[in-house]
Amino acid sequence: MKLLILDGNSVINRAFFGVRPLTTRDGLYTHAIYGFLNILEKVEKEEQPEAICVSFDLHGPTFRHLKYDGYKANRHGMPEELAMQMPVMKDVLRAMNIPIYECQGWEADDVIGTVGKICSNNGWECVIVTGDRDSLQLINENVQVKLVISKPGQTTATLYTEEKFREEYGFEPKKLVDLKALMGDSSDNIPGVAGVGPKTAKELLAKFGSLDGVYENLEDPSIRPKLREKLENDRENAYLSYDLATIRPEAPIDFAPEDAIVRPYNKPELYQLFQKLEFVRLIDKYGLRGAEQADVQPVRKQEKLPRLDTIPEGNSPCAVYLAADGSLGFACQKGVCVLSPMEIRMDTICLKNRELILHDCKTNLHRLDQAGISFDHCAFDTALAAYDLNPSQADYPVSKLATNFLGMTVADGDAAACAEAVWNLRPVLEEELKKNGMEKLYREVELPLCAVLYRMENRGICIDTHQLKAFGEMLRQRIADCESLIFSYAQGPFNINSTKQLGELLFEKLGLPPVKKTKTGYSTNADVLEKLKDKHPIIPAIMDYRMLTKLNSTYAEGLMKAVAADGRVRTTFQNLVTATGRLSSTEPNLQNIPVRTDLGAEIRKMFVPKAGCVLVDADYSQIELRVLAHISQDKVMQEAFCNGTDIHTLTASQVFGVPTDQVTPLQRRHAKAVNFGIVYGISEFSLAEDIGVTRYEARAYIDSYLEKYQGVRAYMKQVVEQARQTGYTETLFGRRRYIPELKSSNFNVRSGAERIALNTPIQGTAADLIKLAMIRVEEALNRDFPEAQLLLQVHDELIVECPEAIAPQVAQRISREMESVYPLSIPLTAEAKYGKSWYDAK
DNA sequence: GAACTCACG
DNA sequence: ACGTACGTGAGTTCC
Repeated sequence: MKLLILDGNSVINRAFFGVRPLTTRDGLYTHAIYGFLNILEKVEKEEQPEAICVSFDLHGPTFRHLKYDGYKANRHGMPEELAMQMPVMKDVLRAMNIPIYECQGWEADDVIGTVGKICSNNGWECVIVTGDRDSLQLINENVQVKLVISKPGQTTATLYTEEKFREEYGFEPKKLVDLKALMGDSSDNIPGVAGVGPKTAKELLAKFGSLDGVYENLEDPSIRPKLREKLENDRENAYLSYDLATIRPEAPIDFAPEDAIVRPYNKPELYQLFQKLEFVRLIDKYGLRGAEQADVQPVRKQEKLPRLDTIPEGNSPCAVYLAADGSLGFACQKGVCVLSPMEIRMDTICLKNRELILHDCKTNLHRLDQAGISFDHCAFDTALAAYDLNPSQADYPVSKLATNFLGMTVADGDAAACAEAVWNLRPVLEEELKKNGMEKLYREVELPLCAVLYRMENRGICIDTHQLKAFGEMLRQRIADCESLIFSYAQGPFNINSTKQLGELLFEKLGLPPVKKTKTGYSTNADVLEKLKDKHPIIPAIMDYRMLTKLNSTYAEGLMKAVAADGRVRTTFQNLVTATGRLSSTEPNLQNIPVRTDLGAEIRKMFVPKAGCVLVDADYSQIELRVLAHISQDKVMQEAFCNGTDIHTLTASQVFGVPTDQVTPLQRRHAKAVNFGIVYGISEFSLAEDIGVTRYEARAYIDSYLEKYQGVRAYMKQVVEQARQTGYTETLFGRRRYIPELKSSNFNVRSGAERIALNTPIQGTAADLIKLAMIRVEEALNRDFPEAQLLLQVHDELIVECPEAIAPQVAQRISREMESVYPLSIPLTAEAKYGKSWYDAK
């Protein structure tokens, strides 16, 4: 019988460095856990043990790689990122039913030694898995050590038997202690004998057999006088070191190898944990799919289940949850039940006039509609509330919320249980929102917006498919021409879309100088090509090819696939995705329709109004910089916006020290990049890269910017500091984003977090403003111009379709609503134009 | 599925 | 000394 014991501290430490850093979207680090599980899986497969256990030091993992990868140890000797993972790692092991042994006042090594000894006494074999060579001293005929060595990207584990050890070291395992006593170990604070290194120590041991042997033979003529002196001087240290290095297998633990015999996982618990950790692949690998249904405790009490005919009449609120299989969970004060959509339709009274509590209302309003039940209102959305409470998560399934907020286990496939959970979640989430000061944001912006988005998604926008088709054909022709030109330069065909093949051609066959590398090879992106464009005629052809194929596959072909039978495309606006509070748009994405190049902008000619109508396009001018001026209260910037001064020209005059009327176009362009850079959390390097000046010039630009805009300087400092203290940043409307990485000891991680802390209030406040504006615009149009309809939002821009005859009034009304949405210390301006296509309305 | 590239604000 | 801008989604190649 064989027992595997993992030196938990050592293995998780190795895992931490062997795996690329991973975090969940709410900022929990997970890579050491992931790496640990990989190592466990690997050694388990290799050793096929009957029993497994893990030992941890109570004080957490020690940390000996201070130089590694920019991490610095905190005062406990470990990076916080790793310390944060420890409790979760233990939860995972518990869910896997793997026992953990810890012992107050004893090191993990001693506990492991004790376990090894008990195994031997019981006739068990024992394999110790560790990254620490100290444990090799424990090797004997019953105990082996599997040494884990990890480099970024790969981990190897080597088995040391007594024989293998003797081969490598030339003496028996126990003598490792004697070796350390002589040579010391700085990482363990073992002094050894000063001036004696591994080589001398090994020679001495080979000759005299042990530490005692060395000191009994100090007068031996083979020991040089200088060495003899060192040994004599440090005799006490040597014996102290011997004690320190000796592992004492006498920890008072209650252990029997039978306790550690491999048991089945607690699947539901492990499933929950892996969900939380976003180890999606591991869920399949460990066979946990469906576990959420398997052994979960039913939260419903069967006696509480009313029949359909017992659902109370009237207008009391109810929670409705549509499961993936089409069954509909219904929960109200009286209880819960499952209904088929057909039953609901036959008994519409049971939903009519009620307040609906939904989980992701926008999606579910669409689904209910498809099931023949039409609503466009919702009294509470549990997923939306969870998103507002923490927008950084990957998703918000009911199961996750039930675990986090109710402490219950609920399966996402169980319609009745989910409906009940949604019902129970409402007051809890409402309380949380209140606690965070987000009630207004939720009640007055987020929830009402859902209905607006729902209607926009239903409306869609008209596509001129004939013109789009013709455009696609033109593109394909030009692509073919471009391709043959490229092949003639390349002297043969290859896959231009393959960055690998393209890189080999440019930088090996044609001998062009590589500008930049990616992790896997040469970089060939637009920046690189831009720098090489004068060096070879193939480069401009590739740039053209890239642009043309992008337009064709993503827009000409991609958009065509999305056009419905009625000639309109309908996007989905994701309101539970971004960390800043913005919307995003999917299937198709209508927020990234080309505009920056002339040919690309042609695509916008295909977005047209329905017959007799025009498209009105209203966009905020400089909304992010205006938000910055407001929240930083920077006097210079505020004054510029109040006076209608062009902000980029003003910045140019401030940075370059020239009057505003003498700013050159180049200066203005550079100033614009500086303004953007400030909003993103600038670095001189990137600014220099962006506008093509030296980093010293870029540094000077930033310095003089901050000199002139003192309010911005103060804001940048204050906002990051506050985020560090509270753990989150917030927008003007109280939207929060938690940024745990601000406390990271890794410079890159921390710097990134600081830029996020700076940018999120700006981008997020702008998002809040336009969300509120959308609600106001929808209301105003509905009341005063019911034939006008809001169709799209593109972050700072709204697109409305309305009859040609009323276009001027509608345009004026939209921009008025947008500008007056929320009075700030500076004016917001929104310009509205209209035309016979999106292109013409710009 | 990860990596790369590129479209938008 | 570090390594280099914020937020998204989609198409393609390659392992």
